[in-house]
Amino acid sequence: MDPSPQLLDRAFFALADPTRRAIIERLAEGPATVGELARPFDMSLPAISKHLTVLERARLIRREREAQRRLCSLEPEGLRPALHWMERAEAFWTESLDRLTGYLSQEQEELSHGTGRNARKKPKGRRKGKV
Amino acid sequence: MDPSPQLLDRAFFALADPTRRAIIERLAEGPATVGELARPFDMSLPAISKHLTVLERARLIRREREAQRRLCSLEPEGLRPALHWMERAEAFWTESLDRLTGYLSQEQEELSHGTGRNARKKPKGRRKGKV
DNA sequence: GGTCTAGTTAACCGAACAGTTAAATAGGAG
DNA sequence: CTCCTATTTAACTGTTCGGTTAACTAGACC
Repeated sequence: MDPSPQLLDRAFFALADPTRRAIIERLAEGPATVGELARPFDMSLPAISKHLTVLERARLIRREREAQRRLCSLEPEGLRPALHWMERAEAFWTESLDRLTGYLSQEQEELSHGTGRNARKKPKGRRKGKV
Repeated sequence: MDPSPQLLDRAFFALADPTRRAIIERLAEGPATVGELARPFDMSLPAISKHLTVLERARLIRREREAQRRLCSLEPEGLRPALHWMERAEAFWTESLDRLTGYLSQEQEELSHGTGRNARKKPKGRRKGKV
């Protein structure tokens, strides 16, 4: 079900660079050649080519020959794995935050009651649940 | 509106590591100390501490002193910027893919109708590359 | 053939990363 | 105060990253 974690690594890694994100945004407007993609950036062609390789290995884009050019386009399902991970995480996140909120407001109450620093006497419910 | 791109860089970068993702997943079950977070990993404590620093600089988690321990918890809005970027990208993505699909089927139709209006160079050379 | 265009590969470099061990720090407990 | 626990900081190391320039490859065009 979960794709190979490496793919997730690569996808997130690929997205961690502003140039690569810009390339993706540009590609969302439609396929483009390497040269077209490179133009807006103040960077050598080989540098762009490397970025494309990173995106390609992350399965976010595809490059195919067309005459002497190479046409780059988004890989249809490319974003899915990463997006899926994030959405799942976000669900847990919110859930966790809800739990935490109860806990925080309790602490805040204690703080505003003038217990100075640390006042951390919350029942340390060490939950061990596995999901 | 868009958060500083650096934050996006850091968030995606932080998520690009399986250890860090695992830490986040674990943290989604509730706050934990550094030691607790470290236990499941076959890695030194300082290494985990560094990962936590990365997550913290990406605003994905928070660390706060509690006696001599440090309690780590998810940062409430942490995932938002990255998630938002991805969702926006995904929208364009699909849109782009739709356009592309339409274009392709249109071309195919024209081909089968034999109308010479396809200003396209030539059909794809069946390239035998690796996939 | 030669040349022009489009892009990649190779070799290199400094900076950042991911891990290590050893020492330092902060606070609780005896 | 001393010791113990929890964690960070420091210093070091090998690897990867992101960029460069120079050389190579692939195909179009004359």
